[in-house]
Amino acid sequence: MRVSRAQAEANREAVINAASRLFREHGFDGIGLKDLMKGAGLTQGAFYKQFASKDDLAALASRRALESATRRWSTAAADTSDPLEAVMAFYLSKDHRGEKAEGCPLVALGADAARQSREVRRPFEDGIRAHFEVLDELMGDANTAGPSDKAIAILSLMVGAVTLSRIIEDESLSQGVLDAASGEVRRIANRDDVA
Amino acid sequence: MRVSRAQAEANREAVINAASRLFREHGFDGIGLKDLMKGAGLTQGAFYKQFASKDDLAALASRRALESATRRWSTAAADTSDPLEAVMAFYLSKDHRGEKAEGCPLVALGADAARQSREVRRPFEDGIRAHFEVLDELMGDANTAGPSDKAIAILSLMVGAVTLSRIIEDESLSQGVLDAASGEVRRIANRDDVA
DNA sequence: ATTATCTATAGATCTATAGATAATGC
DNA sequence: ATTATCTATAGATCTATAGATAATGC
Repeated sequence: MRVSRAQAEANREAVINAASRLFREHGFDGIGLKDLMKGAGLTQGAFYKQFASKDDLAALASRRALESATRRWSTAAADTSDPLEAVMAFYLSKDHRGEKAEGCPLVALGADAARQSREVRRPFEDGIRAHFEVLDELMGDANTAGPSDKAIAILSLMVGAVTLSRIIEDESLSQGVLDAASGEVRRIANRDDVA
Repeated sequence: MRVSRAQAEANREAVINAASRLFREHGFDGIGLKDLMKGAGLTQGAFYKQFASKDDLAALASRRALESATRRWSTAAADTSDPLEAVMAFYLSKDHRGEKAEGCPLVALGADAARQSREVRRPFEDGIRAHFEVLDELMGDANTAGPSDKAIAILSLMVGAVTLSRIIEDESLSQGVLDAASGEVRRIANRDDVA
């Protein structure tokens, strides 16, 4: 039953990856250790050799989800003449509205995160800062003093819009929220003043 | 042990009110029937004479929370020369950031709501529409065709900003998010074009 | 010899139900 | 007689631990 160190490490990574999807899909309190382990093809008993507690896994899975989300923004922004438009194209899309498990963890777990331990909130805070940096870079507002008001407003608007659009059953209103957000993000980005 | 019909109705209301606070504080999956009933000074056994299921209470408590939130917006907007400023003054404040149990349910439970039954999501959708209407009225954009893009953008921005500010531990950044959102809401509202 | 994973289980808690009790409402 | 609430409990599930097993790593 024992596996090699390399396999054990691979298993650990698989659990973190599965958890990063499953927590987004069901919330931190909406899924148990048994199903989290099953998501990686393991049983519950193997859990505590790999992780200190459920909270420990929640922190690791959150970090992974936020790093993946930041990378997605960077990737979308790279190799395009209009990086902000590219980010909006996926973030404020119907697809992203539907893909809770793989989508932005700030939307899927943002409210949950505010109730979790400091260890879980930390990766969220780091992830938010990283998103601000990507936004400021693609807008050419590279700033050492911290995020610009524009970047803050754009991320807030995008997170809020996807949150609302996921709740709304009425398809045309749900889509209308995403579209209104797109228009407003463009206006914010194109403003000349340095807020 | 039996109480009068009037008392039973008062107890039911007390449970809904307590649940509306407790769900916001702990999430739908973060608190059980025993503690929900205790919040109204009752025991778990009385639950099913009053409610069909936990989901039923979640729907009723959500409706109450969203009606209360809408009323708070209306009240803040009434009797002031600058209603939007008045709404922002409480919504984007440090106090509101801290009061999860009494604060905006769209922030506290928005992500949770997207995972709940249709019965729970419905009051959220109704509440979102009501918020749009308050915003359009106070901006003088009364529109029968549905919410304006401005109202959609402002609510999305405010919900997203409070969500992010609740996660962020760093006080100056957390406050910076609320302030940046305030500035941007003002700009959106003062735009002349009809988006 | 060590150890990653397995099955099994402890003890707590969860939703929901059952039956007793005592006060209401007819 | 009815019924709102109580205590008690069923049965499932939760986090965490214990001990067995079988393969790795020295």
